[in-house]
Amino acid sequence: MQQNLNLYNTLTRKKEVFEPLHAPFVGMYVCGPTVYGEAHLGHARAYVTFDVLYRYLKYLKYKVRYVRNITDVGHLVNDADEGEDKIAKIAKIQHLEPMEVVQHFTNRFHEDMALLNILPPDIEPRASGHILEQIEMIQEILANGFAYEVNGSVYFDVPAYNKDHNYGKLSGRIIEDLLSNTRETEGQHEKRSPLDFALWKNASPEHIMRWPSPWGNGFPGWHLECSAMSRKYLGQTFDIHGGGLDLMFPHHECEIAQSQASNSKSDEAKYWVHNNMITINGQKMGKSLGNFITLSELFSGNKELLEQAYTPMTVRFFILQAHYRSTLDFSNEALQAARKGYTKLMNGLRVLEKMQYPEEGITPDEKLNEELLKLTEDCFRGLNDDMNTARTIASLFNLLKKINSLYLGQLQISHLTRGTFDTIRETYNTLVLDILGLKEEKLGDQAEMLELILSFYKEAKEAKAYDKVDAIRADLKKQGIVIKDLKTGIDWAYEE
RNA sequence: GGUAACGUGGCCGAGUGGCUAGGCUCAGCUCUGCAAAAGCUGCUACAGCGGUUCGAAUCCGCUCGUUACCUCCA
Repeated sequence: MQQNLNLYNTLTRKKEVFEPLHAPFVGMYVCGPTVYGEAHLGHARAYVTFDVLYRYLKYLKYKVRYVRNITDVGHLVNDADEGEDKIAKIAKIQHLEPMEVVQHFTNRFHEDMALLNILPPDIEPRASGHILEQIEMIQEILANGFAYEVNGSVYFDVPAYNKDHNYGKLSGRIIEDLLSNTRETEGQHEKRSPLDFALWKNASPEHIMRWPSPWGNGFPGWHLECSAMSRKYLGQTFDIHGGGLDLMFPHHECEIAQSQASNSKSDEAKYWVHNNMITINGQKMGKSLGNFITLSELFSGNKELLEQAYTPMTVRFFILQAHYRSTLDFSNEALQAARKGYTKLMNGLRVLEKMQYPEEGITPDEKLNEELLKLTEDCFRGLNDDMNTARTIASLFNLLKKINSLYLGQLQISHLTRGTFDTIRETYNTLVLDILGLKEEKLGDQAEMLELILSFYKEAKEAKAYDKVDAIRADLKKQGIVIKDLKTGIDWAYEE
């Protein structure tokens, strides 16, 4: 089996074989949400993407430390330097403490993530809890000559940095181009260059969120928290830094600059991984465009754009059916199709559970075994090729066809070796449940009751009491269960 | 304006030089009391034009179209 994981590295613009810096340990940092609003479909895509990577790395037996932050300070509403703090703004409107806003949306975020079966990170640091580390990093950058203080604020000196370093190496920007295209924004009078960004901002009297620092009372710049916290928990250089494509510039570019300019002197991460955006009617979904769909709207169907509610697993499957570096277009049709595909995959789990390897009469068919084993390998091939979950799912469907054929007796289980049979079952279960992170959404402990109903159904069927048969079918259908009359007996499946 | 990316069949969405993507939809068949489920079969593709090549959806050029980033965003 091809067991080399290849990842596309934004920093080198190539797919590279993943090799940890200090195997078997892997450090992964993903930019978390700014908790000033409900999580939306775009958040789901980012965190599902890195959840699969996290799960897969663990499956590959790496000891992973996954850090995903909560941004609760420093993220400003407008142009990087003069805007209002996003959280403070909501707090003011709702007459709440900023930390109440933070706590509320952090809780909501966790709820949504749990519904999507996204594993919690190993460490979830908050920016406001790491002011000291951020101040320390600023002091290093100042001491190294890549920052300057003005009126209680500290700015990163991009031109000075760019003399010996390459500001723009991640996003492919050229500093001259950036300079010629910079917009005039307020507050630039303090900055020597429009490209400079804030490391520390002096807090105006009405600014509520403030901390003491060597430069007076203020608050840290947005880009700094990720550099400071990733260094604290993962070291100066770690393996994977992830986030949405929209964070590549300026956020991640600034992170690299900060880490290079501090005593870390590194690009932070060896592999920079970016997921693409969700679009709606071909246009990017985003806060600034106001066309985003929150997860709770999606789960409740409570929005004009939505024809119906979609379950968390439908959403997860929808996301996984595209490659993470492609844009993914939202539509009701696509979600509905995802629902059916997801259900089909779930029914496969149940079929596998029911199948048993026969005790005797084994007559292995070499060609068939080979064919089926190849199908199981294909499933991993997609994953290893830059986490192509779309290909993995396609391969799983190919495998599922064979599983269903075996179940129906169109293919004979006795023609498989024990090893092939076990490999099929293990591959399917592991990929669907553990790595893709899909799970059954219905039933649970009602399975026994269902068995009872099915036994009544069988009796009625044998007595040719078709009225009763149809009635049972109709009732179960209301519960999203369809009855299957097989030659070998009676079974059920989720309605697709 | 600068810099990138993309354009695949009714819809979504993989695929980067020759080998079936896959899902959904639609039609037919098998099975069935009738269905459903499942299996099998079929259907309409690679924006356009030109080039490289024995051979291109895949490489190159041009044209058209769409989008993203350059300002907060996953």
